[in-house]
Amino acid sequence: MKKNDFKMTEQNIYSYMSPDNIKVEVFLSPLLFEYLEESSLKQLLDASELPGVIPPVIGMPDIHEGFGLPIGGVLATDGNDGIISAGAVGMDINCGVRLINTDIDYGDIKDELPKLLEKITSSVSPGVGGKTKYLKAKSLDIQNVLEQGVPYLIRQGFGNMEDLDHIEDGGVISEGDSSVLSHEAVKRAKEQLATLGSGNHFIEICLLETDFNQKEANDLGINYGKVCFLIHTGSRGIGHQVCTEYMDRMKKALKKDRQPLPTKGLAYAEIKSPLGREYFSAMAAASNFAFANRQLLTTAIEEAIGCKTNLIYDVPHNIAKFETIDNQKLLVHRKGATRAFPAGHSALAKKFKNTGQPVIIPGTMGTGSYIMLGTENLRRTFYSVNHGAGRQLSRKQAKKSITKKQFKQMMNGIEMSIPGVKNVIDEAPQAYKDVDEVVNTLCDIGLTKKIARLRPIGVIKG
DNA sequence: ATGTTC
Repeated sequence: MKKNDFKMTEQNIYSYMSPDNIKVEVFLSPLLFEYLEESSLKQLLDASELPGVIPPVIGMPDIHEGFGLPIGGVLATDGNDGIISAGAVGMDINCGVRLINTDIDYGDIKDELPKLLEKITSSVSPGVGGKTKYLKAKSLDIQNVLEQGVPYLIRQGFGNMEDLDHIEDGGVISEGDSSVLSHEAVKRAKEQLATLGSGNHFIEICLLETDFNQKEANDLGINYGKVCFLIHTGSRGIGHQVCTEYMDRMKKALKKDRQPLPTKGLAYAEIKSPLGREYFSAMAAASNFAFANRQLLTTAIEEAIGCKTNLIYDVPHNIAKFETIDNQKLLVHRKGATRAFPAGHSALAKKFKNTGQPVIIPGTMGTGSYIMLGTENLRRTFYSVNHGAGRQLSRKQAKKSITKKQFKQMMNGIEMSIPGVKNVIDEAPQAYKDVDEVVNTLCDIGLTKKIARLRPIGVIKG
């Protein structure tokens, strides 16, 4: 397979039929296709060869090379007799984004912004290996967090019951089982609750601006002109631990059964097998940790700003879930891809039945992010959209080619709480694709529509 | 993404 074997068959859709007759579809504008590396397409093709795949295997507009499945990859398998792959979910299980609104005007916090960022930073432990500093989180029972997710936290006073309608899956995946987790996995969870992490994780303070569709924005509770917070983090060490352990076990089990071995990142188990079910329980527990983590960062922010916030929505973008389409039970692996159920979808909470679920697409810390809604046309992507802008430079390339001066220019006027410019230069806006080009790829073909744009005014990075 | 080399 060569990159040019992918042909544009419809506007912004490039297709390829694999030798096994599994269709691979990548959603890209011609410009994004031009810049795409062939290795990502090869990874989609490798995934198409797994048993029980329900086509098409999909690449999103923010696709880039990952480990096993590319970031921006969607892989659906038969939910009864298919397979599950730890690597196709990824290391940071239930990495996701949450948007919270406030009634605060920019003018009211403008002068205090540096102090405010410092205050939040001190309670959310940014950085690799960050351990819990948010004192209230230390008294929580980790087993309950892993098995009961956000509903448990709400019973402990972190948020209110209404929040549950504003979190995908109500903030808990019921199959979460802490008893299958290794001692190491539980230990890392216990030490890292309510921490931000590193890499592309962040807390941003933004202004909600640009009126695309006032009525739908109102229906979603979006306050134009007001200050909001965007939280991007996941399951931290426990997700990493679970993925590493089960990828290894899946690989060994395949070898023992003399099954053809894909790359390690695509090692899999049958969903029905004890190992497949065990991984799902472990993945669900790590997911519950991640939902809880974002809930706790929310209350930590509320305490720093001294007022309550309003949760708009919380979306995972690294997760595998059982979903039914046309009466067919599927397991949809989304790795760097966001679920986007449109208006009328039966799985939505009542308050989002008429609008569809809000979809949060972070762009870059210098340029901005989008709130979107999906349309029924998303059926062809198993109701999935991109999860961000997507990298255009690897971390290594970014560190080599972007200067401090260029970075500071892009971040002009945006307050930062960071561990030094050189430590976050691989997260510079220039390291990412143009978020407008990426977002427009699905908008232009009627799969999504824009509701609001978020302009960053402050950022916390680990 | 990640106690960034079990």
